[in-house]
Amino acid sequence: MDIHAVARRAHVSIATVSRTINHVPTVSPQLATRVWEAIRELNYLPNTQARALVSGRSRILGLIVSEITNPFFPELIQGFEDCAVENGYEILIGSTNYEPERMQRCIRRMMERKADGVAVMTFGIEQPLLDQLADRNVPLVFVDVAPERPGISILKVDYHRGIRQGVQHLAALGHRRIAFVTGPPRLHSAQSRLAAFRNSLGECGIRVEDKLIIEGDHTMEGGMAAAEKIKAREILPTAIMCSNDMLAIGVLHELAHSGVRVPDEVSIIGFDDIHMASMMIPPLTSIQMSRAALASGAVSALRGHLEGAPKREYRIDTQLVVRESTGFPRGTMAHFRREERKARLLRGKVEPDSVK
Amino acid sequence: MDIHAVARRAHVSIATVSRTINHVPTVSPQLATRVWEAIRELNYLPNTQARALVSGRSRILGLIVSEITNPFFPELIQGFEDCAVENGYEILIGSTNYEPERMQRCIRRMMERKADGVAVMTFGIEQPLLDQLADRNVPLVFVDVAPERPGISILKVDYHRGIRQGVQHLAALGHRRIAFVTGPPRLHSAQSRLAAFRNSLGECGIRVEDKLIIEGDHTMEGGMAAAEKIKAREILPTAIMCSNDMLAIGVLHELAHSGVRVPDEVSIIGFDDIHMASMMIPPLTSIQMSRAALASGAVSALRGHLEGAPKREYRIDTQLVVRESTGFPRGTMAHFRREERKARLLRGKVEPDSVK
DNA sequence: TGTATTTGTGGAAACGCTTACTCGCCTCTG
DNA sequence: CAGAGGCGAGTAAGCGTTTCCACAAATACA
Repeated sequence: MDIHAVARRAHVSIATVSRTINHVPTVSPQLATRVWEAIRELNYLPNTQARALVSGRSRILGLIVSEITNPFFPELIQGFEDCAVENGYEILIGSTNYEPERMQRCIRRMMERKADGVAVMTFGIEQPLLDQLADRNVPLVFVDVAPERPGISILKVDYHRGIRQGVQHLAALGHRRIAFVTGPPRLHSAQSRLAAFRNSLGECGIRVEDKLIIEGDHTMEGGMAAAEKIKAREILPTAIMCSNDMLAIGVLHELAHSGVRVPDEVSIIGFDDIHMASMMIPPLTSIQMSRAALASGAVSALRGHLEGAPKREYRIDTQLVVRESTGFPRGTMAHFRREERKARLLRGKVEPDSVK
Repeated sequence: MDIHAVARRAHVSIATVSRTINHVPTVSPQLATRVWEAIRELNYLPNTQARALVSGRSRILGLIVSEITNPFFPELIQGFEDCAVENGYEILIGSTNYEPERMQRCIRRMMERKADGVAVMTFGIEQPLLDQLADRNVPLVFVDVAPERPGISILKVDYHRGIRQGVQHLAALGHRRIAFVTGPPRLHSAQSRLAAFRNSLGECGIRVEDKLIIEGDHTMEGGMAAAEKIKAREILPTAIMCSNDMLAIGVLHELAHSGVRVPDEVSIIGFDDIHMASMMIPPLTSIQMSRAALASGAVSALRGHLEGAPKREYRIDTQLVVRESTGFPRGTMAHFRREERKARLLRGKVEPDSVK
């Protein structure tokens, strides 16, 4: 089942079939109809490999993420897939798990399959590896930072806005001792988040205490470990801000495990606002970074290069989403807090006693 | 940069280069070394499209999942990717979101890119659509059920074993009123889980009450809705078993929201044992279905067909993982339960008071 | 009516590779 | 020592497209 079969059936040459499929305007409407009919009757699908071979363009976009099992990424992948398919591109996914060796393999796969462009969403750059792609003139898009080269775009995330909102939210509630659980130090995005946190504290007139900056790794287990470390401090912070939601979930888990109540004793804020955040107990206050915006920005950036309208930068916004893991610091406003809890139960539409 | 460049550099013909790359044994070791050297020096990568075009095999495996944002699937995808890449295959992912129209598009994409085989992990069959693939003799692998045809394999999941363990676990604790939140009715796997549940109840001598079977949809929101319905019952069940973990998380969330304590008042068991399950508060008792086994089974099945050793069935096991969302029914063994909670706090290594 | 120009269509080369076939050379055997 | 046989390497066909170029028909112009 190839183009010749269609040509025979429509009584035209293969050139005409090809032109019809590619909507070249010089084909007479009459023939075009005949060709489309033949295509439908034969259930013909053009061979993508052959097309790619001759046209030099694979219509494949690569997407490299760090860990697909972090719920942030599936939501991103979903958006990327939708955008790409919408525009007639196929996608190739690779996950690095933060291992350079895997990263290397991902890049190799992208090159072998001749990806037309690659979005690197690992939130950290592995410069030497990616040079291989840049050297072959594959358009690239990164998050946060990128080498200054033609064919490379950046999605600039405004971490500061969301994080400032979070810090202000805590400060407004009366928090002064606010801890921060960081992401992996080599991740640029993690560094940016930390920097935004320090900055925002300053803006609120709160001194930054290095002892309250705990190193994490963007996993739930890392969050649990961080919570352990925090509990070992002489004086506990009244609030903990985390570099991503997975950390926050780990922290939440560990605190619950040892009987520390959230938000009564400690407030927690996450980052990313993954879907799961709203399902935690209590629902997690978090800073949202739109996966859809990130995904469509990435696809736009790559298409920009492929279709000759390159643009260096795309901006992505972040924004605080307040839920129930943040509240007044312990020891203050006890009365107020009781009221708050009561209201929350009532919202549940069922009297707590009725289930006894 | 093509095979000719390598041939020139190694002073051999392109045929020899090709044979070297493909490890055809008739190439003399001397020439092979020269060729490999040239390949390395030139940083040559064979053009996959051209290879696919002439060999008729794309070395691409398709993977169709229902929703990538359900954490079960990323874990599956990870395993699938690893297995596939290991064996020199690339993977193409498509998610259907339960929409037939998206399913159609996925299948089309798989056919266009000439996938050598496709794993359909939607846990429900869209027969008419998939016939298109079967008609083109693309090897397929399904979960649970599959049309009886050459080129098609099944991963048979033994739901019964794990679910029986769960029911027995509950029964042993003293539960008699056990509710079940189902998955979408059109999902075969969801039906199998329900059937296994009914069956297991019978085995434990517990009568099945249809009023305690609640329809859900494998999402957290569905779990919340189901919990609402359950709360509306005159007599609450003492335990709730869910068709997957997302439902269980939703149920957990909704119960916490309205002040129902888990497991003190209601025990909960999930299904899948996604990583997040262990991080819930309380950590979720769940029935594990190994993603790794599913993924490697799928790849093996497809490779089996491609390499001429087809096998119709692969078995996947399930198994109960007990955590803290299950306990004695309310009103019984109050003393015991207090002890249990105390032990749990101690395990937290920190006195609850010390954080005040 | 005859030539110049436009328009639509077909022929054929090329994309980068695999592989069947061919061919020269070396080794073995009678 | 001649011929058969085997072995390693090269030549070239072909995979299914796109696209350049040529060409015939149709239109425009003189």
